[in-house]
Amino acid sequence: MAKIQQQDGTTEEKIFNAAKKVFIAKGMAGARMQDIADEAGINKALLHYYFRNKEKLFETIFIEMSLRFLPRVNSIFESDMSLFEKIETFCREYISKIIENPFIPLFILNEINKQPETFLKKMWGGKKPQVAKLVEQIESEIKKGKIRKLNPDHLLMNMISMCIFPFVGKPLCQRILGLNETQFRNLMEERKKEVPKFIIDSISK
Amino acid sequence: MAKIQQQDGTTEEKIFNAAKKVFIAKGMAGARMQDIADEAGINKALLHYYFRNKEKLFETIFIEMSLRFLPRVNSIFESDMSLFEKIETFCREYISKIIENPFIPLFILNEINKQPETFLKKMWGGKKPQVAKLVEQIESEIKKGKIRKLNPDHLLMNMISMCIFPFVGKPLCQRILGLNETQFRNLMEERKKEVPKFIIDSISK
DNA sequence: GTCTATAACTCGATAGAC
DNA sequence: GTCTATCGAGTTATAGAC
Repeated sequence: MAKIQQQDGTTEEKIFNAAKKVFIAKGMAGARMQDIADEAGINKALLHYYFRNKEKLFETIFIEMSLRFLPRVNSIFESDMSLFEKIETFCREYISKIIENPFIPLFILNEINKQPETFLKKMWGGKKPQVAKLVEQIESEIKKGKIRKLNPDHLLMNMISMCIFPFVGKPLCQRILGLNETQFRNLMEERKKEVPKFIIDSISK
Repeated sequence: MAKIQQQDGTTEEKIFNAAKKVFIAKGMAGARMQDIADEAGINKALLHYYFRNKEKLFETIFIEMSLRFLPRVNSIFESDMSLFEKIETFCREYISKIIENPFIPLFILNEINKQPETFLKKMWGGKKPQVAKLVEQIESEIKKGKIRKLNPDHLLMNMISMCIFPFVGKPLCQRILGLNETQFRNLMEERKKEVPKFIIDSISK
């Protein structure tokens, strides 16, 4: 049952990729060093040679994943695009990224919840997403009468929720809506355009 | 650091409540029988006396939580309310329920993802939420020209996402939006009305 | 760098006194 | 029913040969 994968690349890369896979599937507590060694097709002792212990290995993986899921967000939110362009760009790019890595959001959210103080500092290297400019932009559009009055916090929360949740709750969504893998995948592709449309239809006057 | 709580009720209830707390905080794999015993203020051996082993104890907790989060959904979706009433009722009741138990959704989603086959059958006692009637209703409203054309799957997904995600991603949302506990709590209260409004504004013609 | 063997330790589970 | 003591399996981590 356990697939032993002989991967390409250096031993360190093999370990890294194997660890990523196993940690995502089982979480920090559920993952076993033996599982990771098997997945990488190497010996358990080598894990300790390259990464001193389980915690260090996990931290390396966790930080890499966090970084991969954020930098682009800031560049969108702080750019000179119009509000609607930002909404469209964010949804399209973020959903695309998650389609490629569908299990990372739940993994990150879960580990953050178990170690809030530790991880919130580590991820993003201490920087957090800059939403101030986007919030100003929303308030400005409201004053200009382009969009209806609403709390920017709700707008942001709604956007993030609709982009991320279907993946975090994938098994549940599939079961409730009766979708097989292909149907789910197609629906997620559609959401790149459907979610921004849904938002803009709601806030436009 | 470890709070030993002397709870009220029978020993079985003490164990049940302690286990709920510890499993929610650490998950099945991360929880220790010793943690649960400490939390309940009793001895480890007693856990095995009342619940045969860790797995049985976990299953009991998991099923109880799943059941608490679903039955009312069916009764809303299958009722004779209008579409807009159903949307308003679902959001209001579901968000209220999660405010009272903010950590349960992440707990359930996480364990389902680690054991999809096992748990999807157990929760809801084999029954799944009945959305057929709601979907028909949406399609009917589209034909009547009351709401704009859209895929009912997206509408349902959006609604569920906006109700659940802010809690699943609470630490993240708080950090991004810069909210303390009180502010977060107030925002969630607002969402009981804001989310249905956001949806209805989007789909109304 | 990579392996085998094993030490050191954690944790679920049981035995048996009260 | 509840406790103390302990076993035994499974895991992380290390020692040491190659």
